[in-house]
Amino acid sequence: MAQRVFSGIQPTGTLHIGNYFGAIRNWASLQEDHDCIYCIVDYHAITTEIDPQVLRAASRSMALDLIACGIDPQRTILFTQSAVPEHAELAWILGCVTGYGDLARMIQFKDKSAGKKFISAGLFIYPVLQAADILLYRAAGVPVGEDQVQHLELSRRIARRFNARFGEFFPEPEPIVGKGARIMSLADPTIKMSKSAGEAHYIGVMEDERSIRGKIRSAVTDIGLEPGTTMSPGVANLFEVLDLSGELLGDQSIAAELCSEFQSGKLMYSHLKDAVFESLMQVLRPIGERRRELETSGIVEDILREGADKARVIARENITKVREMAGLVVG
RNA sequence: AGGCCCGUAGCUCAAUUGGCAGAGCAUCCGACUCCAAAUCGGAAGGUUGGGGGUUCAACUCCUCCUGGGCCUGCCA
Repeated sequence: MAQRVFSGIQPTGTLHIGNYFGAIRNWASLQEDHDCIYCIVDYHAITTEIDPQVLRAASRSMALDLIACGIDPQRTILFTQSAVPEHAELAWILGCVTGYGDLARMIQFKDKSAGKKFISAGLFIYPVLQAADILLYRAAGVPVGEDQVQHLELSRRIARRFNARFGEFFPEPEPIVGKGARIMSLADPTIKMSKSAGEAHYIGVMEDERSIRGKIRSAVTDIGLEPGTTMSPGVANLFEVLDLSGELLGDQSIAAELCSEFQSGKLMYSHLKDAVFESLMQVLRPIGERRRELETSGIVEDILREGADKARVIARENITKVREMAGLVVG
């Protein structure tokens, strides 16, 4: 049997190209030779305040985006986290073998809670739920970005502690490091692309062309460099997008050409931006089309229901074993 | 369970004795620029947490609600 892989993404409403190149594209290719379980993590989404109607719409929308981006429900289990409440139960149990100090050390918690008026206990416990997500399926591998490495390490630690206390059950999940694409914000190339930084910082996978063109045009570059100098972060980021798009399209000649222009100091950034736009749109257009077809076909609900059914079978089996081991009532 | 403090633009905060709700940063548009940045010019942004009351007039005073912070107490 193929190695089982688990990963989750928060329902943020829409994917941006950082999500796509950094994670989802890898999710899609892992389907070739792995047994994949991908989850829209709505329990995670409520760690910070979010309107219930917005959340529900965002979860559905994320499912559409993922399928449009190549997640194949025929081969892969795709579902919404809260449809399998065993995630929450396991999180509780694992929370009891997790050190307070371990959680207090999590960088993401420190970042996300800094300056917040209300910090939920859920936000603090977030990494435990994440561990539960993975361990509930006894996944062997987890595709992660750099920023999630610390959380995965905690998951391994939690698995180890559970095993030591109750008996060997959970495999320690291994990180699967993708191509390492880390797309930066257009407006501030020193930070990772994200929606929360603001409109000008990201490009939505489903965004309309005019808007994308505008954002690429106003992307930060630099004040003009001497030939042979290393690229500024903004320019390097644009090249990254161009490279990745070219790779998917099977044509990297434009990237190579512009790169040599850069080296000789002749590159016009407006040309680079035009090229980035054209290549990127070639990647995004078919995705958008697929997404529109899916939307009208109205089969997402069925896909998610079937996915949840399949996930639940595995989850129930494992949680039953965990209950047994922990001395809890087995119903 | 009791006590104290707080809530004003996306963020940080102003607003005299109760007298026209403002600034900085962020945002958006324009100029400049190969494109951006920086700079300059302009614009938008508000049920002052919510309801009720006093008053000619309430961000300001009273009252209830809600949310947040802190202190004390109790406890499966």
